[in-house]
Amino acid sequence: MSQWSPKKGRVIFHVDMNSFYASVETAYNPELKGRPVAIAGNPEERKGIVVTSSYEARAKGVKTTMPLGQAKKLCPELIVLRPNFDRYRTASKEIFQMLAEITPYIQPVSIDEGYMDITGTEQHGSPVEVAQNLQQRIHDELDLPCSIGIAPNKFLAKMASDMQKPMGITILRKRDLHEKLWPLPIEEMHGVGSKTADKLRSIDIATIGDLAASDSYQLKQIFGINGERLQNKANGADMSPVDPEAVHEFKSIGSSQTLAEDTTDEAAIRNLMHELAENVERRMKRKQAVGKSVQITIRYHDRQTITRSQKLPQFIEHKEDILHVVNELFRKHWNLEPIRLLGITVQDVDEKQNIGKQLDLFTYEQEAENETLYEAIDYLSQKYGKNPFIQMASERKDEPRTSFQKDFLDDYKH
DNA sequence: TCTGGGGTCCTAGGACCC
DNA sequence: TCTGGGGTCCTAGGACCC
Repeated sequence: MSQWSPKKGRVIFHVDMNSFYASVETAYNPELKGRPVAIAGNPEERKGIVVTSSYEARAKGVKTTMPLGQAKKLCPELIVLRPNFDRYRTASKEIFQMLAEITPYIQPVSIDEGYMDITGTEQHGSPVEVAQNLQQRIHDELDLPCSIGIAPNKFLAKMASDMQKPMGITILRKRDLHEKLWPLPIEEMHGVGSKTADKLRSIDIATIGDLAASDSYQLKQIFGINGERLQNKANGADMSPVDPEAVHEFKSIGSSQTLAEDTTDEAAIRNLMHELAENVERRMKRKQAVGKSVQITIRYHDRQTITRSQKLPQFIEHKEDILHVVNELFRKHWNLEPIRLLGITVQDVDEKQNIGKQLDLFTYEQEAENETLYEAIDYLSQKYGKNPFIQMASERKDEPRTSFQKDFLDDYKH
């Protein structure tokens, strides 16, 4: 819930940590200060791509998602570190706690950025003063740099925080759009990726200003609802609220991994599937979540990637149930080609407390079978009266499943 | 030393129902 | 007697973001 003040409008912050992982590492080890640092996975495991790099590394041309080999060529003195996610999570928590001291209207969007609606917090000072104090405090207490965008809505605040890095504070008002937003190349707009940028350029939209002024009918024809939304944003219009609940409303939990080598080895595949299912189970448990759909991802040696999913009749939460569906899907859809990456995602996720009745798949199947059994008994009793067979089934229906009941059920189902 | 891993949202076609 | 139009659900893929 964001506050709504029709007269004065809102004041929204976007707080964006600068090269977060690299900055956290530097805060831990001040010797890294002023040196080119990159965070990357292990190349031996084919994870050697740059996740984040310090500004010194960026100055040499190092970029996020760049293969490590290429990065080292551009910057031979590059210091490469493996990610320490626990450190980043800890730092993130402390940062968001500082934000929470200013307002409860905070929407985290990732580990290193978030929105704040500071409308009506005048007791802390003017928006710029609030931003300065916050930035200073994060710097003094955690030794971490951030940029803050100040604007009347989330989109403009996001664009503003990008305008001065590192340690910038940028105000973007509606009246500033023509000089600060509209001259920017279209690919710098949040929500426009490379595909959309290419398409827009092909119809002579090269800047955010071009998009703002373009023919909305044509835009809708080509891009559908997204065209409309992008144009509204280009014009500085974005009504979406700062939603503190959004972070709890996750819809899927997944785990995927690239193998050290492409493989067709079923034992290796099974091992990885177990590991992934365990990951997913652990994280679902931590979030007290259950899910109703399971998806597998298979990336083949040529990077061709398929996803296959199965909706379930009931919520599941345990690794055994996840694996059961995963194995089924995998068996049906693997084309026997060498595999590069495997992934498992549980979808249609909800928090346990929101679910009335919690049954896992196993329990559900058992209950469904019992239902059928009772139905069969009732039906046959009505039809044939007190036949001794039926009598026996009826008397024993609450006992643990017996082979007698199994046969009986098979008969009934034909 | 070619290209990780975690997500969200939208689209489009087919099945199915009325 | 040869064939409408919505609406919803499910599945697969793609674009985008950090």
